[in-house]
Amino acid sequence: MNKDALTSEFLEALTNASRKIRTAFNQRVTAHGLTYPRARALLRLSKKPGMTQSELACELELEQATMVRILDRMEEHGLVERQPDPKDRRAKLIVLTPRGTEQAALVTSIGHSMRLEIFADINSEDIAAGIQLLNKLGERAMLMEDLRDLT
Amino acid sequence: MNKDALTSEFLEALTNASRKIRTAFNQRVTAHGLTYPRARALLRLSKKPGMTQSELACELELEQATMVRILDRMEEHGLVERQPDPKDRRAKLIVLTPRGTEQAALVTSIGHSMRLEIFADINSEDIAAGIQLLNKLGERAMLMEDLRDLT
DNA sequence: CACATATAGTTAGCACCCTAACAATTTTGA
DNA sequence: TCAAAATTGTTAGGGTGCTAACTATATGTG
Repeated sequence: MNKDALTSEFLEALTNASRKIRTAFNQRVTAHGLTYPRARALLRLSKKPGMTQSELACELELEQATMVRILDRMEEHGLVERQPDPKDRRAKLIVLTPRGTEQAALVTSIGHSMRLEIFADINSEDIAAGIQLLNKLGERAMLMEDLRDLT
Repeated sequence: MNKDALTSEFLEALTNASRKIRTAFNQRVTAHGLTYPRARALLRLSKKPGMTQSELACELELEQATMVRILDRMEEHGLVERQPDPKDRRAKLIVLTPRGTEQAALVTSIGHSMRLEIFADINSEDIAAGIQLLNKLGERAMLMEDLRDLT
C-alpha cells in the first residue's frame, strides 16, 4: 500500500477511535452530570486549584471561549466556583466545590476502569509509541494552524 | 512510568491530535464552504454514488441523525442532491452535483498536500502500527458502548 | 388479510469546539 | 504621564456528534 493511502486510513482510524472513546466515556458518566471535557477539567483542577480560566484552557489545550461554556455548565452543576482574583480584577480563579472534589474522585475511578478495559490486551511499548506518534502529528497540525496568521 | 499513567497520557494525546488536525483542515477548506465531515462524505460519494443516507452514515461510522444535518448543509451548498429511491419510497439516494464533483477533486488535492505535510517525517511502518492500534481501541470502545443496551 | 415489527429519514435538545467581535482591565512605551 | 497594545473573560454564530421521539413506509407473522 502506498503511503498516501496509509495516511488517509490513519486519519479515518484516528477520527473514529477518538469519537467512539469519547462517546463510550460520556455514556458512563452522564448519569452523574459529567462529560469527557468536564472530567478533564475536574482532574486538572483537583491537582492544581486556583488557576485562572486562561491557564486552565491552556493546559487543556482549548480556546478560552470553549473553556467559558464548559465552566458555565460546571458551575451550574455545582462542581466549581469562580472567585475574583485579588491580583487582577479581570481574572477569575477557578476552585472545586466539595461536590466537585467528590466527582473528581469518581471520575478518577471510572476513568481508571475504562482505561483498564480499553487497553487490556495492548502492551506498554505500543502505547508509548502511539503517544510519540500522536504528539508529533498534533504538533505538526498546530504549526499548520498558525500559518493562517501569516497571510 | 506505570501503564495507567501511560494510557491516560495516550488519551490526552489522542484527543488533542484529533482536534488539531480537524481544526487545521477546517481552516484550509472553509473558504470553499467545506468542512472535515463534509469532505469525508464527498469523497465516499465520489467513489460510490447513489448510496442511501443510511448506507453513507454506516460507511462513515456516523449516526443517521448526524448524517441528515451534514447532508442538509451539503444540499444547501449545492454539493449533493437527494433523489427518491424507485425501489423504496422511504429511502433517498444521494448523488453529487457537478459542483460537488469539482469540490471532491479539490478536497482530494488539499487532503493530499495536508497529509504530505503532517506525515512528512514519519515512516510507513509507524503509521501502519498506529492504524492497528487505533482500530483495536476503536473496536474496544464500540463494544463498551453496546453494553449500555444490556442493562 | 391484518396487525406487529422493523427500517429510512427527520426533528428537537444537549454538549463540544471553533472563530470573530466586544468590554473591562492591565501593561507597555513614547 | 498617558495613549496604544495586550490580556481576561464574554457573547454570538456556525458546524459537528449524540440520544430520544416521531412519521412514513416495508416486511413478516398470525
